[in-house]
Amino acid sequence: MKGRENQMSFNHQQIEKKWQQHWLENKTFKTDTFSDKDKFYALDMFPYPSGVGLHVGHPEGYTATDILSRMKRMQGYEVLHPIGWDAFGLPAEQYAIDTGNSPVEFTAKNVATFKRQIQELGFSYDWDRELNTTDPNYYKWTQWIFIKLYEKGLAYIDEVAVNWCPALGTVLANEEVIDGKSERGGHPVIRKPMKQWMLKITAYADRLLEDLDELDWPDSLKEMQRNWIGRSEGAEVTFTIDGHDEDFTVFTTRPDTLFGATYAVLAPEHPFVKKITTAEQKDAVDAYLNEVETKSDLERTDLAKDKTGIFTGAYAINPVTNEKMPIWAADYVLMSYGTGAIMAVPAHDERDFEFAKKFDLPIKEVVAGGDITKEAYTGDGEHVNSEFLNGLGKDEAISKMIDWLVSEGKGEKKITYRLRDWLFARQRYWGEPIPIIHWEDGSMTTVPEEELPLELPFMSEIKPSGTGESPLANNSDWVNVVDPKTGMKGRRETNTMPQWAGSCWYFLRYIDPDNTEQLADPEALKEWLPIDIYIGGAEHAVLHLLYARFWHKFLYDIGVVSTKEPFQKLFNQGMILGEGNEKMSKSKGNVVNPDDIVVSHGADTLRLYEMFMGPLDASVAWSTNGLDGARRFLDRTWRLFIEEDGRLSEKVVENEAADMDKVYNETVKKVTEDFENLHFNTGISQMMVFINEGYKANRIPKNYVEGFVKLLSPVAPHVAEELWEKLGHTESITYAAWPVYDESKLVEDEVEVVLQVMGKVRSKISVPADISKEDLEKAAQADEGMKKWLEGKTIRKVIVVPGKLVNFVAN
RNA sequence: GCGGGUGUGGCGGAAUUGGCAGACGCGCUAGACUUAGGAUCUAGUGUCUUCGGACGUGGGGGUUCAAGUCCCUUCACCCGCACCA
Repeated sequence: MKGRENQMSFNHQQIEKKWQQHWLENKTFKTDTFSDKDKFYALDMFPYPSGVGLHVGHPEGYTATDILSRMKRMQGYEVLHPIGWDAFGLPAEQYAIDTGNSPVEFTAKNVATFKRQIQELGFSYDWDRELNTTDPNYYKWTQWIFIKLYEKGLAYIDEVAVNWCPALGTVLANEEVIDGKSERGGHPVIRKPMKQWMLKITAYADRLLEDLDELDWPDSLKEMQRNWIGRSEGAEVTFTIDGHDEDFTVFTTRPDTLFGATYAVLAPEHPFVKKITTAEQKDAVDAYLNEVETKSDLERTDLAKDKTGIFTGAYAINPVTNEKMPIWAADYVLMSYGTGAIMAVPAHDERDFEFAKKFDLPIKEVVAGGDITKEAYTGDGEHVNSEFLNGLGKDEAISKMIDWLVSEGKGEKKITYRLRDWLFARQRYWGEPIPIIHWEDGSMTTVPEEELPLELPFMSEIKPSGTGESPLANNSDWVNVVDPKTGMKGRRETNTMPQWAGSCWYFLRYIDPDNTEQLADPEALKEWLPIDIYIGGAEHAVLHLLYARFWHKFLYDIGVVSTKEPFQKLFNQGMILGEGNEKMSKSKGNVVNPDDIVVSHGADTLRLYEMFMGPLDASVAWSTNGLDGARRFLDRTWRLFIEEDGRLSEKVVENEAADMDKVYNETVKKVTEDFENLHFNTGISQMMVFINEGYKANRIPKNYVEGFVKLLSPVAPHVAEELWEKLGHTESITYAAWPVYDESKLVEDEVEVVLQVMGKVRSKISVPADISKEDLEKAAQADEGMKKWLEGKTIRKVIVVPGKLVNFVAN
């Protein structure tokens, strides 16, 4: 914006620099771990320090936690408000591969940029607790947690078909593959079996689900986690195969429909498919399996609107009817869910119905209530054609069938989860080395704890090994080890941990960042956990938050932490969109750089604007005019209190005047409550109301000015410090006592009451606040303005709401 | 398809238990001050109006003295999951 200089009432560049230096030099925001004060832990989702620097989206959540932190300090809390860097990750590795430079330098440079940008925004972090996940002193404990997981049997190696991305030379997790392409870079991904480290998060599925109930999180987010865990209750049923000695098991949530099972389906990858296929069907089945194998995930899921499958030639025996059911292989059944096999009940399952229609398989009704010639009926109803279940409803029939299966030894009650174990290995250099040694006799041990951290070796050249192993495999000095006691040779694990690892527990390390003996002092952890407020983007709704909860519960089980959950209250800030209401992106050219705003308008203005834009969880478009408006408010505030020559305005009076009593106390009340509830936009609007009133007033008591500056200080800390100094204070405003309001100043002697006829406002009168109902009604009836509305009408009823309104029902 | 959410002026958004719809900001209009104004200050700003008032919170219906708020129904958009048996 041009002309900025003309209207400036304070020099933001000068005062922001001044106070940032002051805070750093005095360590103003240093947290005393074991102070006697009540504790408040405000946590930001720490950033990945990318090469492009800070985005205007970052300061939104950071300002929110900073406001709370600053307010809580003033309210007498000991506040822990830290920041760090989630600095492992693919871009640094790609950079190293592309340029031959070290990811260490690249990362250090990016961190330096982020740190400068964050400091220029005036956040009240305790910089003595700054963390970096790539620091060996940090990842020593990430490795230590892995060893504990391994010791408890929660880390294991499995051969799984993984998403192999040839272009990145790495394996990706399911969640990192979008539409068959890598999330980063958009490269093609194919399936390839590989030995992988897995973490048994499924062992915690029930607890991860149950404990959600106690958390103060957005409902939508809790629901997302519930869906992700995907608990479903049902039964496993065993089917024998006609003419074979084998049997197979299916999972179903509707065991009550077993009488209606007319065929069975195995996932194409199911090991039995090849075993049971008859000679006549072999060619057709092989062709089908081949077709499925070459399909990408995209084709198998999204585009597979038309179901495909092939008859194996074999038959299963329905355990209740003893009838033969053809066994098909079809890719609408997933190997990764349940047992990879289903009993198909086309009459009462939409997918089975569609399949049965296409391949002309029998459809047998066992639950009354629908029209199975038209569509599958999945609702409740009376069971028919089901012998001992006839006449029962769904729930009764389910439990009776399970009883029958159990007594016949043909099945059991079973709970299945959609959640799968966590693929915890990446074929990358730039990650925490997994502290495992594979010995030549085939055994495997963890790296002894006293040897931790197992550091990443410096490598002058980082390139893919070509074998699918990480670039670490190229470093034989590091990879090959000899047991000093036995002389046995061994090879270090070349996989490293995924980027999620470091973020699973960083919030614990902030509490005791320099501890060399343990991950953190248990006494300190007890002081600070759980985290009072955790703010970040909704993109971490499932993965990061689920993984971190999993590790936290594990650490709870082994006695490291004393709470079951890490994040008591959590909030997702919305996105800041470009001016055209679209996502900001380089290609659209609508990216706003915080550095530019800090120069032109100042950090205080940016903070204020981002908080005033709308509710914290809403996604709102950036507006340059709105930004100007935020600055205008700070200018107006400044000019109200400070003369052009820099002295305090003569309007600011020392004596205990009653001027602005009501608006001041209202403002203290509303701002305090709104900030507490993260309603920053409305809190700020109340501060604007106060300033508007201030302009109308002839004088403003100095203690109200001081109170106002305190309210403003969490949002615009630099201007507030400067005003505080001008008000004659020599100490930082950081620990000045937060204002309290006087309830008695909020109530007025006279209140305005609305007079209605048939619910429409016709007049208003001013009456004493404590007027009785009867007197109020009389006063209303006597009101001049009401006469013409009540003339010639019969009053049928009068509703009197004291202090609010009188409504005449008259016609 | 399933789950969650949102619809209020030209725009971002406010509105305890149902009780004056549109706080606050942006934009816009007029005036003041000015060589000047994309600065500042003052006033105005939902729509229509015969200037009495009428209408107005995505659409339709209902409950109520009174509905943005409660109930039913419908539409649109956003987010998440997506053949999960």
